[in-house]
Amino acid sequence: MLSRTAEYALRIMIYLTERKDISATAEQIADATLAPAGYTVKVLQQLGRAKLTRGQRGRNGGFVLACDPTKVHLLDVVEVIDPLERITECPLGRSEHQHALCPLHKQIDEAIASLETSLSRMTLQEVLESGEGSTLCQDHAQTSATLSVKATD
Amino acid sequence: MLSRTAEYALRIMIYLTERKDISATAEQIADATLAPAGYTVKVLQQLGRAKLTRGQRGRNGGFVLACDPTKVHLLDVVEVIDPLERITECPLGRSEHQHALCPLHKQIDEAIASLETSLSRMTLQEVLESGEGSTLCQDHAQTSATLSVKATD
DNA sequence: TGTTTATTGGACATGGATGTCCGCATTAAA
DNA sequence: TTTAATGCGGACATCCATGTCCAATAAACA
Repeated sequence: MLSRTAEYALRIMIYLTERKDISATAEQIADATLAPAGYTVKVLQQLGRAKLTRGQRGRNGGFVLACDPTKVHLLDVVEVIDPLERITECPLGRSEHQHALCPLHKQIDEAIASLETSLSRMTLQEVLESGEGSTLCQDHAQTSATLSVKATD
Repeated sequence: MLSRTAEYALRIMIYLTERKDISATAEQIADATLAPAGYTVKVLQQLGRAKLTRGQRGRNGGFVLACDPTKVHLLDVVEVIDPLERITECPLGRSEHQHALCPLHKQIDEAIASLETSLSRMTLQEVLESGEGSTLCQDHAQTSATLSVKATD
């Protein structure tokens, strides 16, 4: 449904939200999200160009969240990767339908709209908090432990 | 959002519903749906294997609807082309989450669910009737004229 | 300043969705 | 029975999403 890349992007954003301001290297992110290491970098670059993440080069570099996770919804992340375009004009190009979609495309457009609505329902922060101790399919305690280790080494 | 192939499939099904039991050749269908002629045949074959359409070889052959358009929903057509799979288990494969999805994937799954719900809302027949004289982005009168010409030649 | 660690960006590789082509099978009409 | 019209199925072509690799750049540290 969502492209694989969009899935990766969502995992990355949730993971970075989880880490607050503690930066993570591309490799750490790839490990945590189970995404191909090289490809993770590409996704991070797309997210970076959209100002959702920020990369820091050199030693102790890495990536951090560059947006307010209480403001950014899942949809915002998905739109960066593959913009799901509403149908605004007749895809069959009939001139007599410039102002009203045919019934089929009206239905398809409403389906897209309901997907958008659903993905707009929660922000990154809300998703995280709805976890009740588990995020990204990981046990929270284990995640915290990992975080403190990573943060101090 | 939907794959292009699924779009074609929906157009084809609506077009065949419109024609009731009057068969249409692959070429006619391709013209009406503005899909590549060769590829239309491929889509029709997929629909045929799913028993939604039936092909008749030889002279005066063509395709007709092989299902009850008052029973088949848009979702049924889409599922034939690209099954939109609900998320039933943790995509990250964490053993501790065999029984509950992590919050991110719960949200993604709900988004897929709302798409399904939306596409299940109308049958082929209902889409056609909601047209009020216009279907597939074509004027109905024009379509009828085309139909009678095609049916008598 | 030199070395190490990281991101950045571009080139290249792979796989699957999309689209084309052609020979074969089937049916109806001449 | 021959011919034309049509769908069927497989092989091939093309394009884009996905994924890999490498040189360049930047920052930190010794």
